[in-house]
Amino acid sequence: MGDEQQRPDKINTSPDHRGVTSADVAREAGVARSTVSRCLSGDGRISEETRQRVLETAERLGYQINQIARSMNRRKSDLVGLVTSGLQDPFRVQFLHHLISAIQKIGYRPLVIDVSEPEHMSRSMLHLLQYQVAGVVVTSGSPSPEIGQHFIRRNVPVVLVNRAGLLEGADVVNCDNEAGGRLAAEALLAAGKHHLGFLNMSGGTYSGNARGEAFVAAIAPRLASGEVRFTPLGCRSADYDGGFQAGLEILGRPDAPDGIFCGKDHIALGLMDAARFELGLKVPQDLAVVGFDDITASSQRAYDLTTIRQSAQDLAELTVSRLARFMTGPDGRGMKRAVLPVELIRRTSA
Amino acid sequence: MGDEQQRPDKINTSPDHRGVTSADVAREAGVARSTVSRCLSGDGRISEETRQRVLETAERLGYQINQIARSMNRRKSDLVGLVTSGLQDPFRVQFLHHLISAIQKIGYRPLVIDVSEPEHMSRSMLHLLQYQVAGVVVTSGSPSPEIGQHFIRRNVPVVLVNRAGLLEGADVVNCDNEAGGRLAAEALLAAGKHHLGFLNMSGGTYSGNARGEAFVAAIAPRLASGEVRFTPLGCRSADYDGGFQAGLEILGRPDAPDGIFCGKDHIALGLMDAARFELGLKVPQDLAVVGFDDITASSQRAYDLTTIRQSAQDLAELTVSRLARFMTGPDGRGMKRAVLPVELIRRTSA
DNA sequence: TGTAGATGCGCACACGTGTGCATTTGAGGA
DNA sequence: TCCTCAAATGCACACGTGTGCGCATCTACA
Repeated sequence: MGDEQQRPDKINTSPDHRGVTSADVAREAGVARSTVSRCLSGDGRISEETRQRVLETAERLGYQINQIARSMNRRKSDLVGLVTSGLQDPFRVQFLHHLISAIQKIGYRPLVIDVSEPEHMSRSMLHLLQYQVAGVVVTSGSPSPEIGQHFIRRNVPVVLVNRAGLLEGADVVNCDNEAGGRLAAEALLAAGKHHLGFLNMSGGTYSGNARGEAFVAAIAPRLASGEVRFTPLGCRSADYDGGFQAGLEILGRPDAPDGIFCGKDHIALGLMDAARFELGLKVPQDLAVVGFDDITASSQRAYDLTTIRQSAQDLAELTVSRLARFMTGPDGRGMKRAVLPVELIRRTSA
Repeated sequence: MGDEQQRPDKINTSPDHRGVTSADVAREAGVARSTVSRCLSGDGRISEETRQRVLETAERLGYQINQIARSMNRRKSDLVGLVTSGLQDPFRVQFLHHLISAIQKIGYRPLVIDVSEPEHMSRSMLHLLQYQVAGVVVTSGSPSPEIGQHFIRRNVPVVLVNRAGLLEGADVVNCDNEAGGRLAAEALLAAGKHHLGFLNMSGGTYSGNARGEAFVAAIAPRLASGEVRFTPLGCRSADYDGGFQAGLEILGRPDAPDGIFCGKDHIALGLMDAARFELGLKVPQDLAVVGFDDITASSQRAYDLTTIRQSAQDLAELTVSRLARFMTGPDGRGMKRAVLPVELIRRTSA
């Protein structure tokens, strides 16, 4: 007869808390379960008539594919791990927002891991492997080489964003810190300032250091000629409070800089507020300030900060395109470096 | 002999891109795979000697459990869906940050879904079901009752945060909008203002409307006595630009309010900047402003906004505790309503 | 020594999907 | 009518884990 293919022990009649499976659809449409699978995935040779009937049946029963089971079979899920921390950094949040959109757009789902404590970094990244992730984006922290090996062995692509990029086998996407530092220098020099400073978190991050070094390199000729002076500056945290505190200390000194480049916009905002409201300085007359990132607050009327813009959206799309190259295509990987252009946004703070 | 339990066809010797499975651990430790499973999950009666040997072997091989397979078996993953949108709203980001931490802390993982287009809401929420999520938190949009039924049927708990809470079977966690509206009214009245306004996005959200209504109710006695006046105000978007534009229009009129309560802090910041920098008004002398949320920017020196604080961390922990009640315990659910207290933060804008 | 109970462990099935291979069906030609 | 070829579809296994049930081993006691 041929209509006894399905064992009748799992009819799934009562509307209990199980989902509708492809077997239910198959039985209802009078075909084999494998035919349902082929209809949905699109490959295989199925007659148009059968395909229509199956799709209609699936729709009618409200069939939702079980991604867990599919991932099990494929030995690869459609999750992309996002390793991040410090959602207090508004640029990172903006980037994350676009990253999530971009990942969804190519049919994957973001699995966010927050690693606020650096010592949990390795453990958290290994956790991602437990979910058979298709790829990983690291926006915070520095994965150890040992961890990198695990991902290489499992053939899972990793993209580092605005990181040093020492990890073997991982792609790197950076904004153009060098151009940014140079543009900042030009802006401050054009404003006629002669005592420059670079303010960033003490110890510093990879990005911050790169920006500072490029800044110094750009003013080197004028330094050599004695035309301008340079003072390296430090703050305790890379946020508003860090900038504010640093401003109180630095700007209170008799011989304070009159033009400061900050490693991040938020630092610059704190610095500006300390200068204007606590020390009575005028911006940009007494103090010119340049930031980096162009977060939304920088364009607000109360700040109107001159800054180096890196587009969070472009950065996200670049990141995802790098990732997609490995996830969808054949395997292969490669320490490729992509650089995102930056742009000077002229406002009134410099 | 008894040492032929394992079919030798899947030895997994070469370090290819497969992970180490529990079968590998079992073979290496000389026990059955089920014994490994019992050792790791902790239940079952295993001799201390065997347990030690298995755990040590697992560690040595670098065994990582396959969560996909485990979820498959349990018919439930340890993912928690977070339905959100608009990561431009800083309070929501802050909340999300604490939410992710809290979810990780109880051993689950966040699966973030961004629903920027409301028309995709239903589809996106159904997508979550494909991942056998253990629970869902909705921080944006309003799920249709029909969608709610799907989750009830699948016995997946849903928590709505700062939403109307019309969804059958879903828990609701709100901040105390009523108390917030009342406190804002008291602050503006105490500042000696007589022409009050409530500024929020036109059309409004559930939370915004609740705040506005409570505000009006609180000033009702003075309205009745003619002591104060009230004007409802609207802006195009619930952000800085919306507040800024609305400020230009409203405050330019001859008979403008002198005390305005804003539905969100960001609106208040835009309003303040329009008043101070475009219209030359003094805050709080000419215009007193009160916001809602206490985002980090509000405490910055350039704004120093008087506002109603809702703790993002408390809200997140309350949300997760509600969720955990259903995820870990026996099933059962119930339209419970939790309210988070708010607090007036007095600064210089009112 | 025989029996009962307790303890430790292995067998085998289930979970829902994808896919290689075999089988069936239909059309067309000799 | 029989054979061939191709298209369509069903069978059965694999993926890695959890767990009910039964078997083996051991101890205690008559």
